[in-house]
Amino acid sequence: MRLSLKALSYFLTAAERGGIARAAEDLHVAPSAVAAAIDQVEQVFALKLVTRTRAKGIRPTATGQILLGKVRHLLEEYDNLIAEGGELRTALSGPLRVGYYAPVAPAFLPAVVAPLIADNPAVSLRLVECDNETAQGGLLNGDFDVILFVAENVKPGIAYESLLRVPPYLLTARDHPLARRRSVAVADLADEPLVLLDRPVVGEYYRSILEQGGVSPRVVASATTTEMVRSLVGRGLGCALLNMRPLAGESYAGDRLAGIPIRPQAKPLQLVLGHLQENPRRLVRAFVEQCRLSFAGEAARALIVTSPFR
Amino acid sequence: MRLSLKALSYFLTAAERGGIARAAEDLHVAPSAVAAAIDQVEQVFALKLVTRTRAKGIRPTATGQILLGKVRHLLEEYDNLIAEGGELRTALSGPLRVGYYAPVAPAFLPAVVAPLIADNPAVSLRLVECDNETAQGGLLNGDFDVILFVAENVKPGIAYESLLRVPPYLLTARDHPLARRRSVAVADLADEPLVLLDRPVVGEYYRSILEQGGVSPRVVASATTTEMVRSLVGRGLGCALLNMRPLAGESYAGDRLAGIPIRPQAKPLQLVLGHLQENPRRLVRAFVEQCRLSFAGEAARALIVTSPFR
DNA sequence: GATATAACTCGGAAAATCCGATGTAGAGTC
DNA sequence: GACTCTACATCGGATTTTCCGAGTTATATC
Repeated sequence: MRLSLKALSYFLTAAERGGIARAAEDLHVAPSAVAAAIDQVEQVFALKLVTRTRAKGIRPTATGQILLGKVRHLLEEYDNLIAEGGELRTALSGPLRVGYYAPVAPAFLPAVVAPLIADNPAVSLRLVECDNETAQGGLLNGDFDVILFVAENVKPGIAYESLLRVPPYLLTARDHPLARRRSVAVADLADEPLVLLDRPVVGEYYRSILEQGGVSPRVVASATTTEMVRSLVGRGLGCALLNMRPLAGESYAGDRLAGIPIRPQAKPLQLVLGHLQENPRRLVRAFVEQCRLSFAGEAARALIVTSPFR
Repeated sequence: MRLSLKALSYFLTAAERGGIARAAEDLHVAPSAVAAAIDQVEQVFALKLVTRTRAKGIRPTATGQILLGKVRHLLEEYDNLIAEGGELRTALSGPLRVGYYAPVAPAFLPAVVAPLIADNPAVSLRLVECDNETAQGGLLNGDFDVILFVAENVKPGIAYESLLRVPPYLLTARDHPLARRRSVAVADLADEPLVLLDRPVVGEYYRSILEQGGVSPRVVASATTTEMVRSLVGRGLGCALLNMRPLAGESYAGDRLAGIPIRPQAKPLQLVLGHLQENPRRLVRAFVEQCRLSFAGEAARALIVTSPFR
């Protein structure tokens, strides 16, 4: 780092003000400091950049003027950087990268982000669906600003807060015998063919619920997406355990579905919002705040199943 | 100047190397210096920019990555500036601004600059015709890199070297009686109608020559350009005193001209090359050198009149 | 549980920067 | 031509910034 920005800016203002003393006044430093800065710049480039005449001040040489243009440009870039850095903290703009492990997210995330991007056109949103591990890893390694995920095996360094406790429910085809029940016990599923959502965390979670209910599951199918599970269930292949529910009453295949709470209430999943504490930028804070608002309201209850639906 | 470029570059290499210790190794500084730089950047922006995990290193956060892009850009601009500054000294490129007070310059300047721009396509030439004062002023205030002018009233601060000693000669129409003489004395002009080139420096110069020869001039016309003088003389209005001569034997009006040396030889004008000493850029030095070469050769003798021509 | 890695802390040292007094050259004035 | 004023030049000393290095601590890995 041969040449400091400070020296360059001293050089620039001295050239613009046409004198070392004048520049020193503007910069609130001693004239000797400005003179030293100019000496330094001239030395580094080994060029005569200004003509200094006593009692009159200084003037840039032709060569100096060429260089001054470039210096002026660089210092503007620097100012931009500082300003943009400040805006990064204060302004609601720029990219917001959200990683989420919540297959039903399309049911609620649009509503969460809608006011944010409506009020702030400079915001660009990037939503990345991933599993619980990569969501957390992505937050830690800078891929995501915030993540929505399930509170299991939370990595150290991630601060998180609960958005919603989501109890499991039984998903059946609408014409399934169980669909008329007000609730079901895990034991009732002993002889039922089951479709299993086989994804990280929740796969084991569903198995553990069945196991704790004394049921060894008869898995007729497993699938890695919620919607595939729903469509299989809608077709009558079996029932399924799920937690969140989309607002759509029928599957992609067009079959009607029903949901029944599990009794006694099994351990719910925790949908949580993860972020890094300490000085996030304002856009991130705004998103966090918006999540809190959305999940505090009544609308969030539509995502969980505490009473039967069909 | 809150944030130094050094701090930013430490921050950048730490982020790129993924560790404070690794960066310190690259930068040949102690890790604590790098850590302090990162702290400083985070403080200035009041943002969390990196996640620091002991035993593993650091990673930029999502926000940090946004900022790092900008920082990387700024540092590249800085490197460019340093490199371009160096090239300014070493490379034969960029603008070269020449001011000249030499009406006959079109007769020789093209030949001087031709090899320069032929060999170095990145050179852009700006030739400005002006009077002796503005040429010198322009050199001092940075309008010109070099100047060609007459060695009269040279301002302090300008270094100059003689290119050519140019004695005066008498210009006549080709059919003028004096045109057959091998030389003329100033006294011979006592009754001749004269056309005077009325420009700074040379105007008084010609008057002083006549005065010292004991002749009070009969000025029938004066003009501010050499070519107008030549055309007036060619038309037979009178004779004129000039110093340099263009290579063209006839005036713009198509009349043929003749020139005769003055005897005894009057004080010549000095065509000089002015520049600022101390560290000019290489392009300027190359131009100066080219001037020396051109005026040292035989070709330059064609510009002065030591024997009659017609 | 042992070991290795790498960030953190902090006091002192080194270096860069700055100040301020003094000197000096040029420009303007009478 | 003498005087004055302005503004750059110089340099020793003070101040601030930066850096080093050793010891500490937290995390990862085996």
